[in-house]
Amino acid sequence: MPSVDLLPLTGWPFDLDSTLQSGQVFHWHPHRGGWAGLIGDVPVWISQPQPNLLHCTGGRGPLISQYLGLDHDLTSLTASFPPQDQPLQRAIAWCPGLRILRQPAWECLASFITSSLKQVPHIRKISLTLRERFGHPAPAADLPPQWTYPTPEALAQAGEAALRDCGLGYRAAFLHRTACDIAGGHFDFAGIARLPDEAARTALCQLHGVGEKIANCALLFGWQRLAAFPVDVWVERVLRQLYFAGNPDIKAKTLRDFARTHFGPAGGYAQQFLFHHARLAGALDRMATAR
DNA sequence: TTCCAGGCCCATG
DNA sequence: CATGGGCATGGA
Repeated sequence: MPSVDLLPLTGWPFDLDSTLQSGQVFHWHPHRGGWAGLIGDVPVWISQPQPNLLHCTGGRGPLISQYLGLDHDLTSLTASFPPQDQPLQRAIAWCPGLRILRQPAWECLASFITSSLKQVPHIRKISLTLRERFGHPAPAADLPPQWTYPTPEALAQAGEAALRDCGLGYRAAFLHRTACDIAGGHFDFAGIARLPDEAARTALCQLHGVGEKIANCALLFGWQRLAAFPVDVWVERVLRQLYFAGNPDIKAKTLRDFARTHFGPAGGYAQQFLFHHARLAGALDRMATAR
C-alpha cells in the first residue's frame, strides 16, 4: 500500500467534494472513495473520510493544503462581508465548506477561455481531451492515467485546427492566439502576478478570448485575487433577483458595479457561495428572470 | 425541435 | 459608452 498523509481539519468547515465539483476546476476524477488529479504536474489522491480529516498521497500534504486553500481564514473573510446580507448568509450556510483553490495560473486561464457559453461537464471534457492530446503523461502507482495541462508552447505548436478538433468550436481561435501570444513572448504572463488587481485585469483582457468575466475567474482561482468577482449568467441572475427585486431593467454594468462595491475585499468568496448555491440548490426562480 | 450554456468580438448608434 | 448579432458544440 502507498503511504498516506493525514490532514486534520480544524475550525471553519471544509467540503472536498463540493470544492472540487464547484466549477473552478475541471480535471478531477472520483477514485477509491476520493479524488485523483494533478496539481500542476504532480499526481495526487485526496479523500475526506470524515468531516474533520483528509487523507492524501504520502508526502504531498503541504502541497495539497496549499492547493485546497486550507489556510484561508474563512472566519475573517466572511466577517468582511456586508452585515445583514441575507442572500449571502443563506448561501454560506448552505455550503460553508466551499473553498477557493490555488490553481496554476495558466491552466486556469486557458480552461476558462474554453468555458465561454459552455456547461461545466463539457468544459471538463474539453479540458481532459486537451490534456490527453497535448499534455504529457503523469503516471502514478494506484492512480488512473493522467496528463498535465498543455503549455502555451504545446498549444501554439498544435495549431488552431487541432484544437478545434477537440470540440472547442470558435474558442479554438481564442485559445490558439492566446497560447501564441504567451509562447512567443508577446505577453508578460509571469508579470501578471506583480500587478495590482485592476492593472492585472486590464492586461489579461488584452488576450484574445479573455473578457472581464474570464479575467476575473483567472484572477480569483489562479492568482488568488480574492476581491475578483466574476459575473456570469448565474451570478447575474442572482444579483438581479436577490438584490434588485428581479427588476429586468437593471443594466449588466449596474450589476457589476454593485458587485464590486457591495461585497468588499473577499468578494470572490461571496461570489462562489452565491454561484454554488444558485446553481445547485435551485435558489433561483429561473422562470421569473428568463424573460 | 428549440433553447441554453461560468462570454467575447466586432460593427453600429 | 452601450447595444445587438454572430459564433461552434452538445445536452436538456
